[in-house]
Amino acid sequence: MIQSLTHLDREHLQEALNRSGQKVTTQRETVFSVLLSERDHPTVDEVFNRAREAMPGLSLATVYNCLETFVSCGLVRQVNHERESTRYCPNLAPHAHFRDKETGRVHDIELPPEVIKSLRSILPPGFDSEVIEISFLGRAQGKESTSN
Amino acid sequence: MIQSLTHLDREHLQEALNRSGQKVTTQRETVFSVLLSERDHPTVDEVFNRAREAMPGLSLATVYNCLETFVSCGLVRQVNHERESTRYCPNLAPHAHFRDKETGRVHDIELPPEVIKSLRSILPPGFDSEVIEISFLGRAQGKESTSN
DNA sequence: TTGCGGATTAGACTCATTCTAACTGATTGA
DNA sequence: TCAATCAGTTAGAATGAGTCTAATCCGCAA
Ligand SMILES: [Mn+2]
Ligand SMILES: [Mn+2]
Ligand SMILES: [Zn+2]
Ligand SMILES: [Zn+2]
Repeated sequence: MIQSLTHLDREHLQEALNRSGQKVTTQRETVFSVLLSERDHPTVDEVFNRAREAMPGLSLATVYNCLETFVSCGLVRQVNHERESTRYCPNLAPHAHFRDKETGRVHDIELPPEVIKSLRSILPPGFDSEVIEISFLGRAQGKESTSN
Repeated sequence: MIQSLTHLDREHLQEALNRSGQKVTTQRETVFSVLLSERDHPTVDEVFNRAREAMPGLSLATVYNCLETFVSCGLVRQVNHERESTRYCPNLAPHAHFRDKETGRVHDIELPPEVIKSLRSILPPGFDSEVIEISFLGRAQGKESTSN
């Protein structure tokens, strides 16, 4: 079930879109609310199928467009694992991803600042990095996905 | 220029292939020597083009097959960055990858055991990880690629 | 020699993603 | 009120890395 956006989330969306000169549309609200409703790192197709329940006429192209828009205004991160379909994550806190081999589920792993520092410290002089991506592959026992 | 395999590298190849019940072929030797000649994380197409110089009849399908074989016997790692073409790396030491935004070049970054430990330590109880992938995106000044 | 089984090969196919070009609908301002 | 404008949406075509298929090839052992 897709919840509609809370007042705060709607403001967050509006603020980020306005900041990059883009408009709030019902499609964008719907797609964004899908991402917030179940924080399980859905693929484009999963987002599409969930969003269609609330908005039957929505097209796949628009889902691609919305997600690309959100990424470009920093509302959402793309998550890639090997060459599988790209997944989307609305968690803006620094975090790593843990991919469960059995279930395929992707979990957020909080990334403390000191670990980030320790990672930056392995870069030789002359290397300057803006983005660090960390992903674990393994098994997670009996964890349920974090719903919103 | 593709160098042919040293005695040691040929043994390494043979040993790994035999261990998983597969045969040494001239195609596999050629593809493997391409990977060792220039350790710049080439894509399949780059491997194909380099290997064809030494072996003109070689097919793209075989390059895919060889690389898959090497990955499955642990001779080589796949390296993915977002949704770009997969790259291949024969460096078996634990290391992260640094992707230069300007040049697209991929550099190996040594990964000290204590950093690996610090990463594992952020996993909540119940999460058990076999593989950790770390990739940096940024700029590297005036570094040449590591040739062999 | 001959037969077997793994390896190689060309080309067809898949499918996530990108591109294109037509359409929609809100906004503006004459 | 009406028409122009223009970002956004849409269906469907195109792209391209990777996979699959089915026909040879070839080294080895009986
Ligand atoms: Mn990634
Ligand atoms: Mn990767
Ligand atoms: Zn996440
Ligand atoms: Zn590497």
